[in-house]
Amino acid sequence: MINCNCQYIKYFPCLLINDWIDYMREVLQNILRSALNKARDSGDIELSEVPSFTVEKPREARFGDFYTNLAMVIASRLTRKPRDVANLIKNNINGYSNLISKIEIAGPGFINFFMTPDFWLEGLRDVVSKDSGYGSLGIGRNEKVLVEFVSANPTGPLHVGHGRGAVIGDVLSNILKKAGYDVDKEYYINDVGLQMETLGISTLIRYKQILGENAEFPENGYKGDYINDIARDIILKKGNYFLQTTDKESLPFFIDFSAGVILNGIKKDLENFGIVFNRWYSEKSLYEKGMVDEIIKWLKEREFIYEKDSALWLKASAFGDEKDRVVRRGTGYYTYLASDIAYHKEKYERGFKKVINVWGADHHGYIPRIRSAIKALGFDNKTFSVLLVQLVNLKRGGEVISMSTRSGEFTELSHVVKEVGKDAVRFFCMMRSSDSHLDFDLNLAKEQSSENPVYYVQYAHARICNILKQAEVCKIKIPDVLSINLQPLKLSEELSIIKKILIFPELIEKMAVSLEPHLITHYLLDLSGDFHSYYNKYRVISDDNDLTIARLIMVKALGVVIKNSLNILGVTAPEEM
RNA sequence: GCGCCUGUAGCUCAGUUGGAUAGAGCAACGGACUUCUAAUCCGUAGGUCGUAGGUUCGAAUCCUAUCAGGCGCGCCA
Repeated sequence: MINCNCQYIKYFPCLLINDWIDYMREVLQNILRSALNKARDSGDIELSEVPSFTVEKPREARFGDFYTNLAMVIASRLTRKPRDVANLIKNNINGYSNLISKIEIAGPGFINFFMTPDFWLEGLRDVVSKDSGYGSLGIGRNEKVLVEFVSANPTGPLHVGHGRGAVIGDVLSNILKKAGYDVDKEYYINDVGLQMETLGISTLIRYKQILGENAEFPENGYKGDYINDIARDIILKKGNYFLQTTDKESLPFFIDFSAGVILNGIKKDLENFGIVFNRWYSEKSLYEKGMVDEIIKWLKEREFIYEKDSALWLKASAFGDEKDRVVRRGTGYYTYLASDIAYHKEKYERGFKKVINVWGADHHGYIPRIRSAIKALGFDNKTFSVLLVQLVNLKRGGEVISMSTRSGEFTELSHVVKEVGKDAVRFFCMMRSSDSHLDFDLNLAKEQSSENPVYYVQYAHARICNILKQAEVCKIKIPDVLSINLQPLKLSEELSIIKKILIFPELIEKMAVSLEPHLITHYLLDLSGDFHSYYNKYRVISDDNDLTIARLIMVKALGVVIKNSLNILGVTAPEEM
């Protein structure tokens, strides 16, 4: 509860308001409706019903804190000029002087609202008292959400491209958690099929070659050095035992062993990258539990699957895909689609209300297939979404490092993380919208300069911490947040910073709804820029005690938002640099 | 040929559920440390929003066509 003596208490009855701005938007909507009613009662406006209108934040500060298109929306129905209508509405808004400082009519007929500084200042108390809980929303209503990401085949180490998907999935999960969803993070392991066989053969051939046998390496085999390492490992453990067995007998061991080693490597790489999954879901287990057979049978019974040319086809074209898709080949082997259908059915059966997949953009052709399968299974396909992640161009000083197998060493995620650090890689991966290509320059990411956005943000945080430390050194006593006089914060820079701090919950909501996690880095850079500017121009700690305390609260709130944002990104918020 | 993504300042990109004079950062030039950290700040420039139509009070944003780049179109994953 707000139990201070502030005069705005009637507008903000309790701290259950998670989103200051959204709440204000509602208040303004109501004010506008009642103004409209008044105008109607006095006969100034004849209108049978109020059409829907918006109250939004303008892009630029000079257009006020909120604007509405109400006058423009109803003007055409009244066959009157929007600006005249706007004036009528404006004249019918009275008695909110403690909340609204100015109402302006501008442009084609926008009504712009300028809030009183006090309105914004009050929001600050909320930020500081909620601290790490600031920005947490209830919009998720604790609904279960599954975010599946990375899911790279265990046939080789992760490269930077996987890393980008990994960060996006991880940060998106954090955002959804912050928005109030119950989020599970999952990695789907493709541990059956042709690729696994190729992996096993690759290791087996290397094994033989190392032991001096004359064996030819397959054209499509995995050529990386790690295969040799695994082969040597097997020699250490089993000696030349597999020279006596047939390939067919040896293969299962080679597959399992290789995949196991590689998967462990992947797990370790991700752990070093700050990513922890709730579950590693094995494709193989779907087969072992008979779930694939079961769901194919189920779909067959409902005639969503038919047989043609000795193969089984999913009637995907009946559910929005451009053609039907094979789920079981003529050879009797299932395609990946078959197990994917079983997997997604299983996701829904585990109770997830939203199913989100983060995929490389090269898989986009696969989306309609899965979507149609989900429809065939009878689930609401609106609850299913795929976030496509475009390619990463790894560069060094402007030169593109190709991702070919030969230079594979340099593009491995673990090497890049080791070279430039977890924080920089994570931050860079989140700087672009997932559907644009990402240029990642190793030199830039390592640079400790103004060009490096990671340090820019972290430095802002460190500076804030230092100010707060300095205040302690100066023995400045900060009273209870609710009773502090915030009136001394009068500068336009201060108001601008405070407004941005108060936008944070809206940002969380926007990112959670539109699945655009990258916006968090833009927000951080914007906020940090404002702070650095302010820092250079004004002093927080001064002889003026009231001013000092008010500014300390603002800086503290700023620190809270920056830290909370960095936490979402999984980037450390250093207290000193 | 069909589908998806992208096209905005010299470079890298924001901005797209339609809103007002389209924004940052970098690169370039000049300035600011006796101050709570100069990993910072301040100042100066840059645009037919790929092109052409359409929808309307209003379009970078929506629609159509077209050009350019990337990706995908298998009984591969």
